[in-house]
Amino acid sequence: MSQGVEWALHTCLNLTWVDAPAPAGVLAAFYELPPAYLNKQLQALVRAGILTSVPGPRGGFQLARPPETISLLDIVTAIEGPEELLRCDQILTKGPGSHAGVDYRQSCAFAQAMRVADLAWRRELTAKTVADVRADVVRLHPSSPADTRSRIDALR
Amino acid sequence: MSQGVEWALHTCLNLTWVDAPAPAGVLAAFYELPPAYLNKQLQALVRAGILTSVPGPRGGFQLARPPETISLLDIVTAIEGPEELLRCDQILTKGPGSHAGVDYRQSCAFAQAMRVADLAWRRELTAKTVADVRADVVRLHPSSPADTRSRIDALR
DNA sequence: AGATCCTGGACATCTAGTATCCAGGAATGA
DNA sequence: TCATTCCTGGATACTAGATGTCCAGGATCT
Repeated sequence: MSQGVEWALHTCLNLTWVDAPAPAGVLAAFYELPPAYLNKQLQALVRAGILTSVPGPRGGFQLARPPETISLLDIVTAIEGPEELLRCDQILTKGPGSHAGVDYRQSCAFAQAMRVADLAWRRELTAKTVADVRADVVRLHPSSPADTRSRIDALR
Repeated sequence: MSQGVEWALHTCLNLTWVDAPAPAGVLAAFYELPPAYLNKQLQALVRAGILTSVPGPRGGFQLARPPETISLLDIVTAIEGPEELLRCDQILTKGPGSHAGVDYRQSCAFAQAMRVADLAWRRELTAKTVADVRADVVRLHPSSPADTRSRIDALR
């Protein structure tokens, strides 16, 4: 799974600590990431309705909605796309009794089993929101909110 | 996720219909797959203890154990390796308060959440065995056992 | 001995993820 | 109005991993 997901996850979390928009360069500097490339991931989050962007001075990115309404699956899907973990629908088109136009995701027993597992995975990621993770972080590292806020301000 | 998983899944299922070892070339011809490359995947299954290989004439690959004891996760892990779906433990080494040598998979709240989802996925794949899928196939396509057997014999 | 087939390494190719750069537009403040 | 800051989106290059091929060696069977 792509590295960009990890960046997007942590960046969304960082955005929960601040109120003003944060430029992509600041968010990248926080973890020493390549700014232009992180920017591309943030654009995907904007297209997905997770972030909003503000151009101009004092502009940047901010959360588009409350962290309680942003699930981890929202972020994963925004970066990785909606495809399933394992795509198992091609090989049977070459097997015996194959017919063009049939949806092999329906007739392949493996595809169905993999989809069950896929849905279990998505169910967990849907149940966990950015707000949940933020609460976990506060529990583990109580100084995190203030630390992150001041570090982002220092990078502006 | 790699295409080889799909090949391995279907090939293991095919091997449940026959008793004698089947050469890699025959198993590849069944789905019109590149023989040399499928062979590499089968070698991985052998190393994982899922298949056994027999050299020489009348040789080939066969299941190493009853299909009831082979889970879909066994096959996925043999091809893809044991890594988690999302590896989220690198970025925090660059963040504030980072220390070398610390296991960030323990301290990163996202890594923990992703692991929960990962385990849910693996739980489903562990619960489903090759024998289960074979039963599903028989239910959907009752002629499948005889069809597959005769087609493999025709390719020998 | 000869044929069949697995083993494992070396090698080539192709794709997707990673990363950079730049021209254009929008917002801010002087 | 003008300069500055910052997002947007396209073009481009690089890289790692997946995909695919080939071959020499060893094991097994007839």
